[in-house]
Amino acid sequence: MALYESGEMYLETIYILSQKSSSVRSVDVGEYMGFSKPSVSRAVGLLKKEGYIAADASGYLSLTTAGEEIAKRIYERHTVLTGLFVGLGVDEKTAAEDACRVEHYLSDKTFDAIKAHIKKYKK
Amino acid sequence: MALYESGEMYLETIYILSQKSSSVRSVDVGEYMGFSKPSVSRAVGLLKKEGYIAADASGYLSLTTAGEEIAKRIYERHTVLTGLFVGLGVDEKTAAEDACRVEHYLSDKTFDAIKAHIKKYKK
DNA sequence: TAAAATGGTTAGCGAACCCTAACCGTCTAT
DNA sequence: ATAGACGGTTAGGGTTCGCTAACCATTTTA
Repeated sequence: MALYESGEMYLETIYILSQKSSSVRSVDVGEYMGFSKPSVSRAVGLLKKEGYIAADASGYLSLTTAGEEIAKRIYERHTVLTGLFVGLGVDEKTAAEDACRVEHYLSDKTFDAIKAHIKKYKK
Repeated sequence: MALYESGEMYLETIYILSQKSSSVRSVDVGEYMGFSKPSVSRAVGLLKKEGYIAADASGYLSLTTAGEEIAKRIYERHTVLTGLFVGLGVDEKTAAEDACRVEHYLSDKTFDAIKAHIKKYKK
């Protein structure tokens, strides 16, 4: 039941889209991520089967508790890391791109340490 | 000619092993990385074809200029990031593991910014 | 010298995850 | 009412990069 970078990205995307549109479909996810319909279809199917996503009869997607937990976790990493990099002088675009890749590979320990450091450093 | 995480790891490993043993073979690389012989054989073959690795008649591996450049780049990231994480209070093992994954995904811009930050922060 | 260990390769497989082409319903708009 | 557009799925393909099984050649060893 382990989740890979790809799966985490899908959950994060659904989370982000849910905050603006309230109705999120597979097409929306695909458009946001730049992936084809079949790719999204497959990924959403898997995430559904694994219990991270639910879909109503009309095909509107929502995150389950488990899915939202992961999405939030990744999204927090994304925002914190992007902020950190921008704070260090990196341009917004590069910072976001780097955060987007790195966010999946940091352990909780290290991420927490980074957060603590930022907090201390900001004072 | 783009290099993926896997290829970078092989180059980094050869670089590290070259610093202690002077004679590095595919088996050594495989043992160090925990990969099977065929996996290493395939990877080394590709990296040779792409001009990152050279091998003499006896099968001893060495990095070409291009290969060493990449290996050094990744290795520097590895040491700097590990040091950074340890400095933030993360245990050595976790720090190294995280660095090992993240090192491939940071842009030069961001990595340079991190280095500059460490330098300033240390004072 | 014959048997075994060592280093490397080939062949074939599997998982993750992207793609295009083509199809199937269901809405919508003329 | 019929032709499209739209959302989604199926079928099939391709890349990266691991693995095992089996083989070959060379070196070591008993």
